[in-house]
Amino acid sequence: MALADPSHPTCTAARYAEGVQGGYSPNVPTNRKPRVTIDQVAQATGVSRQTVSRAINNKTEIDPETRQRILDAAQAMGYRPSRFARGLVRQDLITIGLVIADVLNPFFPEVTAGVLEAAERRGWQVVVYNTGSERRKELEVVDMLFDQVDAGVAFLLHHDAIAKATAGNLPFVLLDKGGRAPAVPGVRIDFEGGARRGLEYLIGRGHRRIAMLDDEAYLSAEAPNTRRELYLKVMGEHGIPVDINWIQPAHNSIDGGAAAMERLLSAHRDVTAVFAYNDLIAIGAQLRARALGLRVPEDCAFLGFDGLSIGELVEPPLTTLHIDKRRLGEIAVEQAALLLGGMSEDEIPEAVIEPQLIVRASA
Amino acid sequence: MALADPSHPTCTAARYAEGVQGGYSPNVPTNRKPRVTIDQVAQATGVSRQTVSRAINNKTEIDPETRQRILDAAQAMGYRPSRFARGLVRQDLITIGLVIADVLNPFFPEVTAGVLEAAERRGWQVVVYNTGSERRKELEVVDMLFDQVDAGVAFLLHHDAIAKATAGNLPFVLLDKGGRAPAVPGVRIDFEGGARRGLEYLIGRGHRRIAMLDDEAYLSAEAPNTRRELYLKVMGEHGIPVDINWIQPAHNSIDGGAAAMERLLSAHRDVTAVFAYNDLIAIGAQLRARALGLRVPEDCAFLGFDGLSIGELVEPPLTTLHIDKRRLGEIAVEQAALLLGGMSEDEIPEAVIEPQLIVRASA
DNA sequence: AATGTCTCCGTGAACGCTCACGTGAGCGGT
DNA sequence: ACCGCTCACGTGAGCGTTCACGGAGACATT
Repeated sequence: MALADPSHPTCTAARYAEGVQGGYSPNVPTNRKPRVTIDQVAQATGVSRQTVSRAINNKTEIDPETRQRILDAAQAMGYRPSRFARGLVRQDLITIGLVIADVLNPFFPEVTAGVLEAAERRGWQVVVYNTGSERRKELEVVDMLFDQVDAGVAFLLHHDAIAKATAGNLPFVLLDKGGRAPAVPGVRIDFEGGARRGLEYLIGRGHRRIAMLDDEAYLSAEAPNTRRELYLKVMGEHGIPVDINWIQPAHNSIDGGAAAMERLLSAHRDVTAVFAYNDLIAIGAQLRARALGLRVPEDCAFLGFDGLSIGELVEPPLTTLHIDKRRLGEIAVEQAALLLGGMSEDEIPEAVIEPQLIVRASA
Repeated sequence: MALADPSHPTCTAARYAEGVQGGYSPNVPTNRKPRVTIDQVAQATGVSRQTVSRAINNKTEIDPETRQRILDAAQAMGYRPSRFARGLVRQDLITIGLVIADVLNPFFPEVTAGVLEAAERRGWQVVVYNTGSERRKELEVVDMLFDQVDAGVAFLLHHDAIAKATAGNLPFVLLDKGGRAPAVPGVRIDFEGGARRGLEYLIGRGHRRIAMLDDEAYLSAEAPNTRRELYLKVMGEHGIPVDINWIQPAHNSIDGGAAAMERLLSAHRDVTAVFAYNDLIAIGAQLRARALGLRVPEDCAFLGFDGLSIGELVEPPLTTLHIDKRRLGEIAVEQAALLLGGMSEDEIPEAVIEPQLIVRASA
């Protein structure tokens, strides 16, 4: 039940080089051997830099025999061209930074897959950063980004991190810009449409006492919490009274969903449906509800958000609002490409991902 | 059921900037604006490079007023220091390459989490590459690695890719070196111990007709398939006759496991337990078995390998051999650090990860 | 008035590579 | 003997920074 929980209780004893463990000095750079340069190889083989360069880069205008001699020497001397020196002269090596909240949350690997694929098509490198949605980390990572990459594709929660990221001169694209940053290029996920479709589905099935399990991370962030507001809005539009205690904050994980569900049930056993912030929370909640003896969906229905594949594994399979996460990543890279190509931020076309209701069996 | 399957059937209609879609020219570099250099900023503000450098890098020996003036100008001009020029002069920026088979397979995000964390502790960057276990891609990625990073941490299946990777002068660490490359630094996962523990557990519970669902990727790779061999070995040691058709190749995914299980059942309905190559395959197999009316574990027991968190979601929760994947990633980075520190390959201490049997309910 | 000490700023060199040239040797054709 | 061409290789410059200096001016000290 610890899908997003790193400290898995059952994972123990990885024995690693018993006793020698201490041999790993955490941060001492030790005796870094100085770089072997192209000139050294040239000198050792009695040719010029340029000839070595030709050998290394598999170019023409070089005697095959000489090439082999140089290659052998380079290999023996431990020579490897410096990517910095190379990058300095050839301007076509592009690296983008992908900033995500948590690799362990299955949402992000899917986005990453899209980004990786789109980047590979262009021959770009992708460096990945994890923030854990912590404000401090987000700010830190944004700083790194400016130094290390040519463009940023990021999932950022905290508005000051977003502000910092977009203030600089770095081409920057937001994954899920969620209404909060209209001027910034990025992809918008239409939560409004999604939440509306989902809730109206529940309401249409006769549900009135619909609880909401919200992501607690949004409480600390100063971002507008659209999913929660939308819940209140849609419920209001249908004239359904909402008990404010139906809304429970949950940690963004399966365990978090379970805990929140337990809190909810202890106070409001009478809810007939749960609308969760995302699938992870929904799954945890549903699992816990079943463990506590509730039948799903008869006693309580569950509706998730994100459309994670793992929603198909639980019993009953989770009904959810599916987001095409892979496409999300791809579009973000496409936008980054436009930015890199010289397009100004406000010329970037609007990108919207529309969540689709997938009715499985939990609601 | 498509956890490792990118083309999710239910994911449709992501409308993106209707009609404008064509605006994204796939690979045309368009009019890339030339880089603004430090000298241009210097000239524009009437100071020298060095003073601009001081302003940008927040150093002393500069009038606060001048600094602000420069900073403003730099911002306005769209100046951003070149990471290449910087890296060339300061030798302390390290980037490692992480090569994995498939981000969508939950095994790898966990490894990635460990790598990311360990790298961050050292202030290293991590660029991620996906191979899909394809030979062509693996070879391609290894080539990239040489150009782009200071050290490689990789999961490689094909022995020629491994050979290529270790032949060069790049510090290189194998995630799961699985016996096949004794000289290469890397982490060994003790499959023998794990498989033995798992199989003996099954045998101890009275199972005799134990099938094996193997990863088909190993059939094309020329790597020794240890899990399969171990299965034969351990069964042999216990004097249990094995029908060779009990071994079914499966695509490394939930769907693959399901399909393989169906094939297995059509030929050998009498098996009482299934030992899967990994959890993904085990989950798919178990799901399909239940869908076909079998009771788990009464009619057929299931044993996985990897200890994925999602194994806890299925019904009944999957019994498995848990691998501490996060630690795996961490150790690999530690080894890379040693290599980078100048330690020779054969001085790297042996690293072994010991799979732990987690008995849940499927076996 | 001469000397010392700050503070602020500039200059040359170096980092390791590739690109656009230049060069000399060898060879065939006229 | 001359020209022209090809092949193999070398030279100078430049990519955009930072580092180790050096130096001018302001101000206080002797």
